[in-house]
Amino acid sequence: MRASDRAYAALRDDIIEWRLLPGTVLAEVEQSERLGVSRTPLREALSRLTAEGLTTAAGGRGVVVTDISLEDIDELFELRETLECKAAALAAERGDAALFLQIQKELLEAPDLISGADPARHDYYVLVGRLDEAIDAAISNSYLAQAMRSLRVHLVRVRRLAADDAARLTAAAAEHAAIAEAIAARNPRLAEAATTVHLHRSLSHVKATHTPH
Amino acid sequence: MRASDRAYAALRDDIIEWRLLPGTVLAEVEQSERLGVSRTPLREALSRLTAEGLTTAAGGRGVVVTDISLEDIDELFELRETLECKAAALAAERGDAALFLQIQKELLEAPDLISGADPARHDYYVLVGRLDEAIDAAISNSYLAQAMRSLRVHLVRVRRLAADDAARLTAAAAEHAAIAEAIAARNPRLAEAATTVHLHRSLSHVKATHTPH
DNA sequence: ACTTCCTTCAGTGTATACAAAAATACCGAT
DNA sequence: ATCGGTATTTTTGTATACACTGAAGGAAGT
Repeated sequence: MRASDRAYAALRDDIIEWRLLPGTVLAEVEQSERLGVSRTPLREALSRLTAEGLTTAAGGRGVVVTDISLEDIDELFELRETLECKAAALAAERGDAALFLQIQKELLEAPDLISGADPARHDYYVLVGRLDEAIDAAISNSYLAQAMRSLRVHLVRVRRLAADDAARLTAAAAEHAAIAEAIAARNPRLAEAATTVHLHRSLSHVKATHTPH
Repeated sequence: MRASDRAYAALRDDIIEWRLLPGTVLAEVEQSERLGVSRTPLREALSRLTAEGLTTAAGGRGVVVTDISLEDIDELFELRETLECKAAALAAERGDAALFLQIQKELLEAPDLISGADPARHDYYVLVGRLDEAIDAAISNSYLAQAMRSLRVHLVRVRRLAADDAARLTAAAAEHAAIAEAIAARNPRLAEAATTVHLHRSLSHVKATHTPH
């Protein structure tokens, strides 16, 4: 693995997991020493992060970790609704029904995963990730898929702000199952509606449990 | 201006204007000598281009100029319709009516610009660009605006494939005027519809006059 | 003649040295 | 005391040298 990839992955993780807080200046020498790589690959990592919007170039003063305000969350979900509703509708038109039926079945059993031993709910998030990937593949539109992927980076960051209690996760699993069901039923409008419902519930939950730092 | 910015702008222009054709491998030493910069800023430029999707990293063997197939154009317009329709609707809700009324007025006079002396129709494209910027500002959603900006790069590239005859440009100006009018009238659904119509006409024209290279 | 291995070379990935720009701190003047 | 200017210092921007990887071409053996 390239040094620039390691630096990118490490910084990205630190930002997403809120170990590097918004406003933190990422000085090149400092970070390159911390991560054990030279300045050259580190700069490439910072370039990629800036292109994704996780950091912002602060002219002459290095790059700083981008902030996410409450307005940002609203904007983020506005775009997310636009993209994911369209994606769900397209998936319903073009997707493989059997695959989504299978994912729906697993999602209906998700409460077992959530109440399980793992406090990080790793298996649950993997399952949700599989739904995302299935939709990405079904739409067969690389530009749309790319736009959604770049959004998800920011969304994972926001998710870390909310208290992911078991009750909310169980409800979210049911909402995801409804989306998968609608896609499997090849009903674009229903898939779109189910996505809208899910995203609004998610947004409400995030805003309700949002703990200002 | 930084050397990396110059290299980025030069390469981007060369790709958009089809002076660098799809499949061309951009070797670092070769391009750095051609553009008169060192390899370091050139690599940063290539990173940015790759992040935008204008080039693709071909593992270990430099980066190559990305191809745009007919399917890509369909996908591009599918995403474009999704984003710009939403943007038009939001602009109708949140925008400054007077500004869009002014732009509409100028667009109705656009035939004068199109039939003018400039074969590049510079003034016309500036005017259309002002409508885009006005919508970007009106939606007050930086994530959506960013997504549209990254799309426009690819769209300019596609536009160069089509024969921009005076007839089509005149019609397009009228369609743009209709969008501006709907936004000024604060009618989201009409703005969305006008955008849909415009994009479908654009796509038809591109596909009709597309000259395979 | 074909295949396989080795050599060589082109090209990227990384490190570091140097230059330029910007920010800060300090000093002087008003 | 505050404002302005200058000098210093820190940090980024650029160039270049070196290392490593992957590929292509040639030579030798079958």
